[in-house]
Amino acid sequence: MQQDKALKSVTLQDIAKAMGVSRTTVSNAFNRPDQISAELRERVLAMAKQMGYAGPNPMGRMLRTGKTGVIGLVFSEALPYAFQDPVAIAFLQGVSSVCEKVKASLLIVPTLESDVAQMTIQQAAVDGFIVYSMPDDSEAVAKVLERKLPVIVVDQPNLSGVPLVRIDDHKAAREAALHLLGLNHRRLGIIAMDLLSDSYVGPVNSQRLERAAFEISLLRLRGYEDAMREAGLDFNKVPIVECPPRNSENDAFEVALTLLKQDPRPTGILAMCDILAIGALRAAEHLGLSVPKDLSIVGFDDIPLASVIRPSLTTIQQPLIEKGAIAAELLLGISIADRDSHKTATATTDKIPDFVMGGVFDLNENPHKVLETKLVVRESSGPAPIQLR
Amino acid sequence: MQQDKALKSVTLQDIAKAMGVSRTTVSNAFNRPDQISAELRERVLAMAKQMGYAGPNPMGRMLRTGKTGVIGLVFSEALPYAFQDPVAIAFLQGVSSVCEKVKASLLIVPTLESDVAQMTIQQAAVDGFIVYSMPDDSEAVAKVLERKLPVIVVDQPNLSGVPLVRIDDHKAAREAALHLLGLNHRRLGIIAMDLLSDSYVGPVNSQRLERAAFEISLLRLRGYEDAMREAGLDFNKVPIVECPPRNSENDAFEVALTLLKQDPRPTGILAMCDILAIGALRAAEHLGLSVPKDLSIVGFDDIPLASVIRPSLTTIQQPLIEKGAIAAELLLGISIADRDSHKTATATTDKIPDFVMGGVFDLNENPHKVLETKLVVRESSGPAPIQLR
DNA sequence: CTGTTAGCGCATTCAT
DNA sequence: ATGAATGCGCTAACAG
Repeated sequence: MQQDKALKSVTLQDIAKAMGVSRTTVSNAFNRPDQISAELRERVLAMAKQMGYAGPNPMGRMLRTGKTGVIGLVFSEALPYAFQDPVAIAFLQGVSSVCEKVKASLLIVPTLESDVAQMTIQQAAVDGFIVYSMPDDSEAVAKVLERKLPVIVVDQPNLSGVPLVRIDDHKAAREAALHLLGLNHRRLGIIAMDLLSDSYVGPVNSQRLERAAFEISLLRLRGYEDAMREAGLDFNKVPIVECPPRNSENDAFEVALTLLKQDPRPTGILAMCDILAIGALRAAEHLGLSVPKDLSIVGFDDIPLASVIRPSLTTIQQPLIEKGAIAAELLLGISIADRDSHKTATATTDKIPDFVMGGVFDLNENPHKVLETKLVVRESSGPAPIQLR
Repeated sequence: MQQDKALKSVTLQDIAKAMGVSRTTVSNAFNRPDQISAELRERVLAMAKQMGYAGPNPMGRMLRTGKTGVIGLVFSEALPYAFQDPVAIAFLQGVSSVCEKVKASLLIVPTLESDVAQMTIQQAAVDGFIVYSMPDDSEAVAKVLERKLPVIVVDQPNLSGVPLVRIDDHKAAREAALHLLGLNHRRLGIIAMDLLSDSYVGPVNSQRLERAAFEISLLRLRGYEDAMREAGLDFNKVPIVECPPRNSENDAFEVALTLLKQDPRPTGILAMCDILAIGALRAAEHLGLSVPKDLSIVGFDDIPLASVIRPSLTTIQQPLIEKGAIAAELLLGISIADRDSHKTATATTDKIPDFVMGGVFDLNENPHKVLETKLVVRESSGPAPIQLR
């Protein structure tokens, strides 16, 4: 008889009524074992099971408590691409490790720009958002901001008043370029990540640079530029081709080919991420060029694959996983130092910790977290060919 | 003045009051543009913005509508590992592509067994769950079932009445073994995935087999066994070592070494997943064995890396991405055929589609979806060494 | 087109 | 230790 009732969903109320106790008592049986006699609790739980009660409804609870125990994650790319991107994946590892630690769930919000559909952001029942590497003009980011929830941005965009976790892209890129320059390379080519979110593939002109919506790409480019200018190179003569890394390595391959078919051919390629660098590696192989004898290639990110492929990739290492972990920790208001002490203190509780609290989460203190990078020299870079200069 | 109010969060009510209209009107301004005059709507929206209204509170909405627009995903492994596992990642790609299509969000629920913490499952505000490859005795799965929401299981466990998306593991494994047997290999070794969730690494004995909680591992093992028995081999003499693939390739490497140091050395290794196979590849390399001349290796899954490494891996290909997509589509009650027509019909709506409806989601129709696999022969397998038999 | 009414299911005072 | 009352913020009927 109560079976059909189950279909229409049993509530706290129902089981309270069936037992002749109050809702509070039933609620306590589930949420506050110490506030109710063990015997009664047992009976309540038994009745609940018998009636097919699914447990306290999360939506009711969330509405009541105002907390969700969920952090929202917003990616710039289409989701399937994001899950193909080793950099994003590493970031996710970091985020998820922290989530797991504090028993928070992770809501991955699909957010196709241009669509009417950042509705998903408005609808997301979360305690805060992590925005991962979005363009400056993203509507999705605007929607996130409208939610007036705690927000952490990773990489970009740099919004005033919003904490940012990043690296010093300018400095890191400069270091990459200096590495090649120090090896006497004088003819360099650049494979850039997207400057705009229009999936354009091809040479970069000054208009694109001015309109650039991805600050990271711009910063890295400026880093390359500064190093080259310091070395006395005419940056205007340095070929720059743009290629969104998400389009798999094929585009990168093609783009690198165009670069390598120029006359005179570059002896060094600076790629703004490892995926692009790997595309260049394949292009070199395709053209019968030896790396690093004929051509040096420097990537960026140090994804796992970078150290595995042959020749292994010289690249800028950035702490990808840590980036995710720190973003999550900032959002959750957990200082790394406090973590362990807090953990044990919280461990006994069987409720979701109040991790997202206005108070704990202080926007003013340390709004930017800049992580360290370092150049990792591997096989893909070497001295410039002598006969060429 | 209303600024401080914002901190205590503005509600529909507040803005209705401030404008002297009803809550419904405000609600309509946000959710039903057609039910309200454009002019009034503009004014409402303007007032909302001015008062710092963050938009309709998702928790209130969810409680009211009973829908969340979210599908929950439960992994067996610790999250950071899951995001390292190419098989899980591919699965995620499939799931997320469908989510994106229907504008559903994806809630990744951390679910450490043994902890008091499948609380996260009870708290998850979702319309349904996808359970990805969990052990038979998982408490997390029990909690999911308690929620009485639509559930799709992928791979395992096989629960009566719960739709399952899987492959024919037994048949596929048998095919892998037959491949080696057909190449005249007679001394085979097996590297098995986990049979129990105790992170055990080492030889498999019969007790472990009996207690096995991962049905997939067992099915694959039986597939190997049947093939070998058909070929007249004494399966009891076939060495089997177990190694959870999530512990990176290092464990797999070690485990493969022990297998290869046996006397007489196996000429063929069957690995239950590509990660393990790659560990074996490294072990062979380490021992100076040539693959496939001295040793043949067959993997399982056909992860992207399998076709990239050298020697490329002979393996069983299973449609990993499709698996995720189909699981999501089943959960969302979207038949693949209907998808496109539905899409356009739904496109005009600006609400989340009622995708998770009891009616659409029919448990009885096609509860098991078995996807096709195929053996992909690459470089890692070849004829058994002649001198050895 | 607009307003009124009525809960959705829950956790939390504050009494007892 | 238990219960009664209150509203979290919203949307869906329905009535005007």
